Amino acid sequence: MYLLLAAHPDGAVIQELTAGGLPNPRNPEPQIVSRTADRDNMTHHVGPRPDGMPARPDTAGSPAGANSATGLAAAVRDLEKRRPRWIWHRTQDWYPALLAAGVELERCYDLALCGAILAHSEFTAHTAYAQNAEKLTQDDDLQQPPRALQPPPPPADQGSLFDDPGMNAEPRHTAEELRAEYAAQQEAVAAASADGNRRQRLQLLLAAESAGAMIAAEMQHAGVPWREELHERILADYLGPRPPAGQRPAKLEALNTELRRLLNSPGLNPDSPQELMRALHRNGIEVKSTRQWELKESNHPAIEPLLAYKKLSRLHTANGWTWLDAWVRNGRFQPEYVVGGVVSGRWASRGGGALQIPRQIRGAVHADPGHKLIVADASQLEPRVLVALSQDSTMAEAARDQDLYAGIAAKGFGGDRAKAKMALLGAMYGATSGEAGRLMPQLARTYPRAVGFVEQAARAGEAGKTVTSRLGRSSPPPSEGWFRSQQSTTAEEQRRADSIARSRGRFTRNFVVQGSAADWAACWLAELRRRLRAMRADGSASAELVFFLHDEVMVHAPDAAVDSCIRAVEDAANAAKELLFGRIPVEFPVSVAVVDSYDNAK
DNA sequence: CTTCCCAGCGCG
DNA sequence: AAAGCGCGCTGGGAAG
Repeated sequence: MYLLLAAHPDGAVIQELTAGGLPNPRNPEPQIVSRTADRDNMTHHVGPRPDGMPARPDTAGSPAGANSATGLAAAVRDLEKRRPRWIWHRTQDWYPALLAAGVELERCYDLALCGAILAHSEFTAHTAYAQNAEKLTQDDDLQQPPRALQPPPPPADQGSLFDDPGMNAEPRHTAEELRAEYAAQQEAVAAASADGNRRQRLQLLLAAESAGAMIAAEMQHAGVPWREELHERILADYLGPRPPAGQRPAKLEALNTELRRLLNSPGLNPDSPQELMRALHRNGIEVKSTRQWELKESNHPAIEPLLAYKKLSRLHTANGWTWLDAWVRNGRFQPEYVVGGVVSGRWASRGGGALQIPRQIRGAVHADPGHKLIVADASQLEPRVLVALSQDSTMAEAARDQDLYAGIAAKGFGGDRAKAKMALLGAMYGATSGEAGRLMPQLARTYPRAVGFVEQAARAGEAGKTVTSRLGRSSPPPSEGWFRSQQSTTAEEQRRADSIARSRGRFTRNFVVQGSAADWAACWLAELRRRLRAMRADGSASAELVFFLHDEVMVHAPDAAVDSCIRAVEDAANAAKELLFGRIPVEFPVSVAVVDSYDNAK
């Protein structure tokens, strides 16, 4: 069953559709849900909840009891019993407020995210949908999803269900427009060639992307368990007591004093690269930049305190007290995830640097009493994906080892694991010089298919073509300017053009691997969510996904549910492999750590 | 004053 | 030893 949910001047409209996107003839009348009912019942509670439970920001808008919700949340909750697929413009516009009202949904179809995939996928490049989208993007000179499906996002964590964009004016898209958009997308998918299961793969990608959008909203709603007092203890250990706003903490100030003395620069501000560079030069330290690795070359006595200063300064500015105040509330860090934020299919994030939590402060990520953190990561995911993509049977044999690099090293590198790793990473990133560059011929001799696969992707990119991930996400085409830059006349221009072309080759070379790894991770996540939902539904456990980082997931689970969660994580990884590649002799092992504290994982 | 870019460093 | 992919965030500093 397919239910379209769209904004309407009076609130929202819900319409039942067929699989192809037509109004269901048995139930053709759209249902209009007034917003007045909701306004009355969706008042915001800030501070302690009436039932005495501590308030969490994400539940601030929820009615006191699950059954008292009226209006849209109630209507959606009721219709969810029929297990529909909800079709909406953007998950971010609807789902956070539904979650805040206590309504969890099973599945959706995100028109904006799916439209962006279909507009660029090579699998649908021949369809009217993609060609129209192509024209639109060229007209706008912007990479936009088709049919102008791109209003600015509302703040995700505030406002009621009806405070979405355009509520003061007319809704941005009518139900009819969204229905037509859905029908057009379905038509494009249907036109994808059945050859090599392309259509099924694309369908899988769209489902996984939409599931990802729901998971992102659910993880933001749940938040990462974060113990503020542990974070503060870590900060105090490294930096000293919390300083007044705008001042350096004691340990940074001490290092600064020492630096000024050692560099004979009384007024030095080491946070300014320019000032620092001048001070270093005055003291005969001839560096071209102030980067760590270059500073390490020198053995001047000021280098050690300088590196220590940089390390601590980074902690203070990026994840210090200010960060804690801004991003952690009531024991949860609730960042916003941006699904589809990276061209390769990886997620990005907004606010708080959620995907860059430094190891130093991971000790603050701590399970609630009676709970554990289950931290799982897909070991050596990208090289394993390369093996599966290229069907290099020699490398597949090597990859049967739990440690893929050791397996590769055993054949072709005389057992030298470090060399094998360097060579393989170099192949996926396009290393040309240094040790990695020198190892390429050696790798290609033993594993010609794997190396050939990424080489071919690089050649395509250099020629201005697009490349495509396993499930059908394609790299963006080069800009008009790129092609113009390739038509050079002078020798100097030619060199420049070649360098630009090679740079794009490195991008497309990496895209096929990173993008297919992202495909795998999206399926892993969606399969894991399905299993965790089933466990919640049958009452066996209340485990929640709380964090996702490219090839790593974190589940917050009651002690009693740990074993079944581990099984769910592993089963989901296997399911993801088979969904992408079928039954192939390549393992995708996950390493699982069960910990109280994130810093004890790996 | 605001806006933008850079250098540097965190993560995968 | 320091090249070769994808991101976000910060403070400094220049430009508007």
